[in-house]
Amino acid sequence: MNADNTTQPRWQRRKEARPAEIIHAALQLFIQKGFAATRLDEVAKQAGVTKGTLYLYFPSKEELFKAAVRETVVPSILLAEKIVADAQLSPEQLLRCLVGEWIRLIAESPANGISKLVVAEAGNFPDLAHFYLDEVVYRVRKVLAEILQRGIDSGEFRPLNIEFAVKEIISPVILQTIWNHAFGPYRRERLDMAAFTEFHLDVLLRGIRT
Amino acid sequence: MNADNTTQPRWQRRKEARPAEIIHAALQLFIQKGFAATRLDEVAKQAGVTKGTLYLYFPSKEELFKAAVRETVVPSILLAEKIVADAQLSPEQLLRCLVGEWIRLIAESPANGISKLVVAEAGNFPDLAHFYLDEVVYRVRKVLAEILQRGIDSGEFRPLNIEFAVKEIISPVILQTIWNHAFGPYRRERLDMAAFTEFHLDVLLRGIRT
DNA sequence: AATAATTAACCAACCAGTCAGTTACTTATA
DNA sequence: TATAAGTAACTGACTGGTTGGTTAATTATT
Repeated sequence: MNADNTTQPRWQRRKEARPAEIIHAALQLFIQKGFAATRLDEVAKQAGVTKGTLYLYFPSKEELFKAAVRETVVPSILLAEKIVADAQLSPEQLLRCLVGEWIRLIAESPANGISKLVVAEAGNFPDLAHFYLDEVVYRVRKVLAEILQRGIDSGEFRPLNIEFAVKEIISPVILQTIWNHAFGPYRRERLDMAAFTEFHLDVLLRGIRT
Repeated sequence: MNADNTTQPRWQRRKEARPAEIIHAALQLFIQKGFAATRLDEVAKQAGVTKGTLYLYFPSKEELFKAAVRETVVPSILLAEKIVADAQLSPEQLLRCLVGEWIRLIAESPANGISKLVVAEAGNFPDLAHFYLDEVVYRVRKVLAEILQRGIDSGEFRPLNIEFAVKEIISPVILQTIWNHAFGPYRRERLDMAAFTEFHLDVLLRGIRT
């Protein structure tokens, strides 16, 4: 029947690779369209399998969704904690480094769109919201609060409400990644994230230095 | 059949009031659950009608969605423009007033959750995204850019990249309202928005003054 | 009585989840 | 080495429940 004798099999058994590929495809579509609007047939197609295969690896659409968020988010947060733990830098240098690296490494990775996704779906998935708060939000805040406290203690920064200051640091970065995902496709030119980060740190540091 | 002779009719004809009531109910659910996850039966129930009635006033679920966003967003944006046009204040006072009023009036209104909603659904509704960009985002930016330019010209603010500075102003406010909607139900105590605004303006103005 | 608003039953399409069957791959046997 | 028997990854057609949208009947109003 098949004239090509070097023909590939119609599919291959790749038990180890499937979950990551499925998660990758799923995350992309969940970010793009949201949970409810994403069709599992489409996820399967993009992952190069059929819908039945999805259910060999994930028990339900909801579990696939949660797994995708969890698996993608954890490496990013570990990175941030590592940067702070490793580097022997002043608080100001640490902030510059963290926010700068963050932009480059996290904001450009597949984890990029997760803020938008989680914010949009938190209302429908209480346990996901709790997971994200505990494992991402609070851990990032803790890292930044630590840096700020050091700066205040050493006299580099003036006394600040740390909770507010943390929000001040991350808000422009987070919101910009969210916006890139939401409106990026509808605008001609994308914002220069590196330049914007530079600007943000400049204004921010002027505002919090003694 | 009905033993109560003072009984009300089972329903009343209220052609004028229905659309606003339906939009109110719809918006609340769309913000809470997203477009796809919101059931029209539920919208109808919350609006005190049945599903069929929805289709007397809106031709489809999608048109109801767009109408809800449009009707709710326009008054808010008009308010911001009015504040700036009316007041005879210094750029710094204007910023304080605008951001402060904004928090109080807009962030506490039903328009509150629309940022989150639009961001989440922009990918599924290109024309809504364009509408929001044109009628909200760009108009708000224009107002703020105007204030900043005045401040720079008068020497109160140092020379700034205005596009970036606008983002710097609005990011913490917008992101906080988005977060209140997404995670508010899962946290014990809500953030004191007034105090946070105060803090934000303080840091910001220190950062951009000459 | 005539009309217009609203209801409630209805339909058709869609989609998450299932499962019987198929196919790639592995291991045992000659 | 060749081949048969066995295993499990994978497929794809199917289904049962759900829901956007329609319409014939009902009820309020003029």
